[in-house]
Amino acid sequence: MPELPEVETIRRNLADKVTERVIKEVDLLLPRLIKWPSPGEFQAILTGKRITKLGRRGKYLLFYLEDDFVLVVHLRMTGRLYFIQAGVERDKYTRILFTFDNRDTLQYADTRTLGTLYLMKESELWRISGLQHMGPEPLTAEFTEAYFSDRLKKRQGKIKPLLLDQTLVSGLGNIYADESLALAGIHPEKSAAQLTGKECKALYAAVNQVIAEGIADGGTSFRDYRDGNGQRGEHQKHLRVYGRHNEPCCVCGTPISKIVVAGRGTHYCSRCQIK
DNA sequence: AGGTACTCCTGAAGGC
DNA sequence: TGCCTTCAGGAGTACC
Repeated sequence: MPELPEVETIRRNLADKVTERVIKEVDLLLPRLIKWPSPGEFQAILTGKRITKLGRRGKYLLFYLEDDFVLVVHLRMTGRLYFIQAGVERDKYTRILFTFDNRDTLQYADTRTLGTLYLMKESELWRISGLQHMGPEPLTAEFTEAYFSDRLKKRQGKIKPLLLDQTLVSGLGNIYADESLALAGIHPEKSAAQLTGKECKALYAAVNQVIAEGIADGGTSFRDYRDGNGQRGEHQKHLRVYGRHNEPCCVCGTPISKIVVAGRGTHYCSRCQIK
């Protein structure tokens, strides 16, 4: 599942290939993925537009266009974005196809079709509530230890689902949430309010570290994720707990446990991560 | 308001 | 082998 490191890897792959390119044609093979505006308007506005910049906010990719428009893409579970040169066959699951002036294409592929695309003026991005209410990003000046600890202190619920709450900190999904808790040595079901100052500090550092490691490795290809060139990431080789059910903990050798927390598969070491 | 449950979706995997 | 059920999970929504 694409989380911040995967989306950032895709952004870096695609940036040089798509900036300054003009979209000549838009094929909507599955129009219902377009959430705003209508599919017809989406197609009409995009056609002939030049891409000026490729940005990212949390797990959203932002294609800035001329005339102050922005094409927003959220990959959700199985979305993929590929740049494919003219003449090369497209992905079996391509749902939206953007063709550039020399027939090169940008393809939005998605097996489970849960992804979402939007097109609007930059001044109207507030319409996307996920963007509007998004919390600070790891590895930025806005994401401070004081902010993080303050927010955690006020919450009674389990820490794991809080790490998935994009209004608290943006970009973490199930993989990096489990990895952050493992690195910090915190049980996923521990109440956030009961974390000690030392634990808050360790978790803050861990969130930044696992996100930085994920980006450095070009993302985690656990199942569906591929980068903008269709390549797998490397970070699945360095995971501490995610997807390692029954395999030995890399610190103490205890078999990794898998439980369900707030409806999400959750991996942790029962010896290193105490409640 | 914070917390929980349900919904969307389809291929892979597991049970019998 | 084949049919059926379950699972994967981001995020919007409904509801208490």
